[in-house]
Amino acid sequence: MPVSSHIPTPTVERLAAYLGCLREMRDEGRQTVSSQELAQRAGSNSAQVRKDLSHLGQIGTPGVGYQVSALHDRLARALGLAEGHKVLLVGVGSLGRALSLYRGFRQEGFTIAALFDNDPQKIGKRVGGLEVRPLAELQSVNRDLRASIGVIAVPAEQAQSVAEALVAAGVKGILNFAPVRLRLPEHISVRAVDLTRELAVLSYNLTGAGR
Amino acid sequence: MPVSSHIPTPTVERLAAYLGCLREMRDEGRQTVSSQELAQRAGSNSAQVRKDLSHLGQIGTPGVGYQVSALHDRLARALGLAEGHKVLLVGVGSLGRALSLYRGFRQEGFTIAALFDNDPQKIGKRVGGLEVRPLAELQSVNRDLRASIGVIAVPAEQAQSVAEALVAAGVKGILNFAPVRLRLPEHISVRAVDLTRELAVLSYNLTGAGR
DNA sequence: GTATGTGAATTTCTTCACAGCA
DNA sequence: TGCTGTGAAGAAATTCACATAC
Repeated sequence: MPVSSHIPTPTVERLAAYLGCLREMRDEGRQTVSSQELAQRAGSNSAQVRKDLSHLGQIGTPGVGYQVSALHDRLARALGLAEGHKVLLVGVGSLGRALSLYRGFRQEGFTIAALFDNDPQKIGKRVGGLEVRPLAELQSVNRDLRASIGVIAVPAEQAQSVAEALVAAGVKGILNFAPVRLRLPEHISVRAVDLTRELAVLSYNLTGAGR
Repeated sequence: MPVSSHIPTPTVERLAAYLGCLREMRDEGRQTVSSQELAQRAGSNSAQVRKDLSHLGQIGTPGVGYQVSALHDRLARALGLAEGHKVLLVGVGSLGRALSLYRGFRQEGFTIAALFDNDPQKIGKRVGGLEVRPLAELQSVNRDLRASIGVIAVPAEQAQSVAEALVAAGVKGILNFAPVRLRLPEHISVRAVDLTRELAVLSYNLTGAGR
């Protein structure tokens, strides 16, 4: 019913999963899919799928299901993935290099537009077709690029200052791989990928206390 | 009150964050900390911190706070991090290499015990002091090692079969970096790090619909 | 008959607010 | 006075179950 107002984050996360499944199915030539089958592929349940999709308005056909291709496009649009986003990647260590080679970025409509590092050894080198630039140029480079997303792949100690530099350069969303909590203005959206957290959860589950 | 029964996953995730903050504070020589200050560092709130810590039993001192070092150790024990875990890393592409160099593993008590790949070009090479072994040896190698955690850093197409091989080798927890949903027995604990999901959430938040 | 969309019920998670202890 | 631990209240997310549409 709330056709396009706020969608809760857990739902958005699942919508991203559905999008991936739908791409696969479309590439397999599937025409329609039921909430049940989509749920199975994405590791959810049919009621959840229908609830999630209801945030986009009425879009399925009772007795039939959803049009795979149409639903895919509708989802991509709702998630803001349709137009594509430019990304600034800061930190060209081993993780940064791995990220710059990751094809998932392109597949989802993200383009890495520039690489930054402050190691003189790395500046000027080319990684994945892009020249590594000094961190000091972040702001000036992005005056032209107008990238909206920054990815932080630097050591923990530098993460906060890099984050602030990204915000100063006009970035509105940040994906942070450094294991620190960033303190940033409210209006900046931050997602943290923290191996420490993931490993701790696995470890806890192995103790047997988690059922 | 539930001194050591099941701790919900959102709580476990935050406990991991507190643990990191406590390590910092201990290294800074801090003796005690209040729920308020811990909350501030970890990006939570004081009531949440107290509720979370209450899962470990009574452990603080009213009017004073918590003993930094004691709480750190108590947390590490509760999360099962105290004894350390051996980890099998499968996939020595750029991401796998980055992971094998990541010092966060060691810091949390995880030891990468073996590397696997099925690319003949990579087998036999040394990465971070470990020889890359063929995937086929997974089971036999782990008969001795008895590692309980597997990390999957292979392309999406191979992730499911690698996951099954890891389970067959006796692994009980899996950290999956491939953008696919793994179908595994109930008793195996899986955490997925999915860039696609993270980017989609950022993208959605940039649309302005998310407040 | 089959599968959607959605209010209602349920479960889970978070925040409040305060009694009790140092 | 200062801060913990925790029941109670509140908010959020998930699941149920069914009216409705094909």
